[in-house]
Amino acid sequence: MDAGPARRRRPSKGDLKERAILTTCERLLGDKALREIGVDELAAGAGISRPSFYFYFESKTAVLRALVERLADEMYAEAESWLEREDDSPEVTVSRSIGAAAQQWREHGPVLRAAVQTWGSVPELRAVWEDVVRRFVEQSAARITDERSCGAAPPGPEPEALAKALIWMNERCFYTNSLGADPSLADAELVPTLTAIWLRSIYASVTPPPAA
Amino acid sequence: MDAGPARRRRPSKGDLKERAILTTCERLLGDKALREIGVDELAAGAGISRPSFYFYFESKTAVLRALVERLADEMYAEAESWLEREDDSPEVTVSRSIGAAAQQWREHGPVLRAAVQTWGSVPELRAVWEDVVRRFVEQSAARITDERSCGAAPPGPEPEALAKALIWMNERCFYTNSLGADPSLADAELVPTLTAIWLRSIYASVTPPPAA
DNA sequence: CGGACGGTCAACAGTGCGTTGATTTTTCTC
DNA sequence: GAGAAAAATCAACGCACTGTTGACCGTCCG
Repeated sequence: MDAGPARRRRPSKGDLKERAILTTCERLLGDKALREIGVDELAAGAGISRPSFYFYFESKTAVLRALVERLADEMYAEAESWLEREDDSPEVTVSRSIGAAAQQWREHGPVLRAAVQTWGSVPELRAVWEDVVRRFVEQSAARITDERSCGAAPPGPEPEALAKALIWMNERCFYTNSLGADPSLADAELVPTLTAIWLRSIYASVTPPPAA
Repeated sequence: MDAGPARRRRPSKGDLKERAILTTCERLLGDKALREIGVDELAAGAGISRPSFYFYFESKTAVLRALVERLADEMYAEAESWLEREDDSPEVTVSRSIGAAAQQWREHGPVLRAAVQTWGSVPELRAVWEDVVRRFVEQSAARITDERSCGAAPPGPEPEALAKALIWMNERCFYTNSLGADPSLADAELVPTLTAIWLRSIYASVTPPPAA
């Protein structure tokens, strides 16, 4: 729990055990929170004993970190696509980006849920997650700035500030939806509602009510 | 941890010890997360031994629940004021409500932070926090519906859905701000930015950029 | 005075984490 | 394919923290 120095040297052959631990963790996260998962379960799932687990990972939060870092790469790649195509309308671009995020949450809900539950109180995870969020914020802020300077979007709050609020809104809404929290957006209204808020916040225009 | 039945009978005289536990917990939450606080610290802070702690509370999460429930009452009272006065402009009403929430977070940051960190993975807290959020959502949704039916606000996403997203956005932005997360809204931009997003999302009108 | 009840704690039992050190298995080299 | 170095494994241990048991003390009331 003390963000210690590097663990033992990295193996290269028997790291399919490492994979086994990761996939076991991902599977178990579908059922319960990280705090309810024991190191022994992770070890058992990978067919090794508890002490052997520590040969591969420092702790169970290190396992989650590895899982999240792997996902982060996927997410960045996915998000690139909203900066690339500048030919589409704002409605399509925003809607598609948010839809892509929704897709990630659908595919990797358990891991993302665990990440969100953990980053606030575990420094190791916090750095990773803040990094993920920061990239999305920077991307969005840059886009907003562009849209304003070319006249497509009217002035408003600082692009950076606006982007921070909107990205955190998405994080929270995807999380609560994935968790099945009681006040949470249903699957059908998730993307349309978030899209509408983004569009109105950035472009301050009344958009056609998203079709059901 | 198993949401057991009622604890020992409630005392009425020496419940200033109970208070002592609560205030100790609140104080310690200023320094560290709940998971890093031991029952022994809570007991020591109240001048009793560890087993005695269990005379007053089932667990340390029960302490947090008590703390949050007490706060919830304050927050409801505070929030009433945005439904009562219908004479002010939307700008003033929304801004004042969000400012009131910001005030709560300034005064009770540690407890609210702990609540947000905990509710997602601890059923006991989850019910309490979902209740708090639900009330805010219902209030906001009702208000949006009113504003639309009297023509002050144009049509848009389902009022309920819109309110959910906006309330969760606030929760997350106040939390990240209070935590000092890296991508987070600074104190000065917190209320103005959130206000701008609420106004644009509900009224779809360009509002004067909030003064710096 | 006696016992009922609010309040207290020493001692115990359990669980889960992370480490040590000796041991087995793999791998690489000659 | 012998033999040393590195990779991988685990029994046994110590520790930190949680929650419980059962006996104990005061005091208020009949």
